[in-house]
Amino acid sequence: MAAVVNLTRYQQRREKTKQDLLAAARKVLAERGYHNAKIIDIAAAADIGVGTFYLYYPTKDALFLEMVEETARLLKERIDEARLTVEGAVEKMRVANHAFFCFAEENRDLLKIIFGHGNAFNELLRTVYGMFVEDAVERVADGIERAEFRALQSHIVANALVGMFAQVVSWWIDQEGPSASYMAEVMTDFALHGLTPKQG
Amino acid sequence: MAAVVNLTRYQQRREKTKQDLLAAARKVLAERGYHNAKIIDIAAAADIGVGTFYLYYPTKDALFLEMVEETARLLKERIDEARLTVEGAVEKMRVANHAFFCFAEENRDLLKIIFGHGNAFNELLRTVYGMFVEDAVERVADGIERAEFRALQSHIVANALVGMFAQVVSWWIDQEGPSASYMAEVMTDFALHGLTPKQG
Amino acid sequence: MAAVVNLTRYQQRREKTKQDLLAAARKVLAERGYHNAKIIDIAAAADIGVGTFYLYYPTKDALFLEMVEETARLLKERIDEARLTVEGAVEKMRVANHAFFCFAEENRDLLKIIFGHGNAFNELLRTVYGMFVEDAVERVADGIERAEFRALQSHIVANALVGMFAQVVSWWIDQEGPSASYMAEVMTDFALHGLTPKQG
Amino acid sequence: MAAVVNLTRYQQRREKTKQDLLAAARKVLAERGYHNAKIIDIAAAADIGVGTFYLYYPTKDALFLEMVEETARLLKERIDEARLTVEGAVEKMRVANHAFFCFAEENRDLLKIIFGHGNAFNELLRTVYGMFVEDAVERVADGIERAEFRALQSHIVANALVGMFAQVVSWWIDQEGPSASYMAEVMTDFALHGLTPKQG
DNA sequence: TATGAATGAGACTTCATTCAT
DNA sequence: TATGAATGAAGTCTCATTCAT
Repeated sequence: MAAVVNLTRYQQRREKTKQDLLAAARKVLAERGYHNAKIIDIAAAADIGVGTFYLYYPTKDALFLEMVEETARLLKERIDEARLTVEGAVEKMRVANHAFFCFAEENRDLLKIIFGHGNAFNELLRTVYGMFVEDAVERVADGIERAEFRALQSHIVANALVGMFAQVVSWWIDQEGPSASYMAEVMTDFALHGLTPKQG
Repeated sequence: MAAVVNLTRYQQRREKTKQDLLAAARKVLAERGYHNAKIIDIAAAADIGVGTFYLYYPTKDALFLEMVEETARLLKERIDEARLTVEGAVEKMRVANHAFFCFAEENRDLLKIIFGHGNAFNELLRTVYGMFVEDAVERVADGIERAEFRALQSHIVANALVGMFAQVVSWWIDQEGPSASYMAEVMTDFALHGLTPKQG
Repeated sequence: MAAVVNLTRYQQRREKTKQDLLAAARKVLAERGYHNAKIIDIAAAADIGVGTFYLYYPTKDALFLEMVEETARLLKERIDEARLTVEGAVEKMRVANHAFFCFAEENRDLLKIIFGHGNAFNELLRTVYGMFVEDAVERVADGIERAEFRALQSHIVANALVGMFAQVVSWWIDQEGPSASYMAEVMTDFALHGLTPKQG
Repeated sequence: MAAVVNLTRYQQRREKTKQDLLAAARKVLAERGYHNAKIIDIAAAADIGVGTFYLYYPTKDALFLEMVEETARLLKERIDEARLTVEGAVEKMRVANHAFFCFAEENRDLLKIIFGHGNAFNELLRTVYGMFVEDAVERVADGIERAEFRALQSHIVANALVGMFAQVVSWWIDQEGPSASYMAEVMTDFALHGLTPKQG
């Protein structure tokens, strides 16, 4: 009996420490990003010793891996569940997007780890991205003023444009595929008219 | 006179070394990313001594900053020039996009530094992004099959979607602004219909 | 009365645990050597908790010391007993040697701890020793072929030669004593003619 | 020209540092043994920074490896050279032994690293070895007194005996070979009569 | 008494930066 | 100006030992 009680006690203690550790890691990683988060910082934030960290994760990478995979899994699950509630690609996208932003709101730190530092892994790049976003804001605002663009929230759209171009170009650069002209055409077309067919 | 000539020679020599250094840095940074590019590697690639590096840049960051800013400046210039050749927000976007991809094609290494490693600063995140892109490819293909979406190249659009959501969410997370529902609506709207007004 | 009985029970239990611990330590130490045997491994092998280990031994060294001393004591005892059964230095050596190898056979693990890892505390030195043993094997075999040496099992003799020189030189190095030439002479003489006087 | 001069200067500097490092490593390793010699100690003894160590050796093991292999190589060379000067297995052994002890005298530290710490890799084992050597001294002295053994220097022979048994048993323990009785016989025979045939 | 979670000093190794030549 | 040897702070990880239950 005593053994069983002890076993449970230990398990509970372990579980609590693990949760503290995860919470601390989430916080520290979101704040500083992977490369600037030191084990010692995470341990300190969790109020445990450095050595204790290694009782729960074999390496720094392992912690990061688990957090990112777990988050991605949860996010994917949430989106997939949402999609099941409706029919049609458009409707599915609508609810998926909603689920995505709700999840992001509830898990700011985790999302920051996955997407936040993804866009600009250090301060220097952050500046450059900011510059392009600013430019995009202007172009969008100008387009709206001229009534060539719809009156969408320009900051959101500007970020969306920069994000899509950044991701697409980084994918394209490693491809032996489509020409620059083709890429430009498709992207322009998509940015202007979206996915929905005309008369849709 | 001789002094002036010498001065000039020195300046030219300095300039040449600086160019070698930049070229080497471009190559090494594009190949390995910021954190895995060691000063000693860059110096070796430029065929100069480590100490010499510090005669041209005060820190590793300074070199990176200059490269990134220079690239951004050149890219911006090219895009701005392109825009001047046409009228209208739509036309400006069209030529800007074309200029963007042409520049990217001509400066793969530089673009990789700015956008390539930006999206997923390590292998782990790259995997997660890949997962989301794959999912997006499926959704897009499904939508096309159902004739709810236009027949755009699904890989391009999938990357664009993931990129825009990643960037937007990373921006939004730090804002005290729009609600998740509003964000989802705008993004869905933009993804489906693009910037162009109906009947445009 | 009951208290006495309980006391005894506890003592027996303690004794049993201690024996388990020794057996586990013997196994683990023989397998991995002192530096690679972790307390946690020994405790696990004994099926007790790490903390429990420290109820029986104050430090890792203490356990090692006890094991080694106990083994040495037992071995010495066995050899001494054997010697008592006969008369004369030669006969005593003969039975002592027999007792030694019998003890070694029965207590492989313990002997490995004392002598096995002693000769070459890591893989590297083991290689070097192996090299010298190989060389010795050749020399011995050559001597036998030339009929200058008796037809003793060359591998055994080769190991014996390397072992004796290693031990003697490690003792001599710290002495302010015999000259190199003298050492060489004595060792050569001993290796060639052994302890027994001529015409003995 | 300047470049050539510099190159040479650098090479000389490197060479000097390398020699300092080797000398320091030899000293520290001989004094404390492999496991107790810390990189920081070696660096301090060589009067260089820790980082400098790694400019010369990629790991602690690498340094140890080089030192041990180099020493073994030199020792082997010396012994082989000596052997070439004479004919016959006995004579070869005689000069080899002499060369061995001369080399040991000239390279005490190196020999200590290879053989010194080999016999007893820590203080605990050293004690046990000492105990067996003491016992052997007594037995040898007794045998000499009884005129059963020749009057060889008992300390030398005692060490030789302990060394040969230790090495042989550590080799035998891992063999699936000769029986304990056979081993005892061969060893007794060898210890008593050496390699030389009777009437030799 | 028994436990295993927790500790933290200490080891190795890296690399941006400095400095003597 | 150019060099590359040297530096040492800082980071990750280990494990004998302690301690609360």
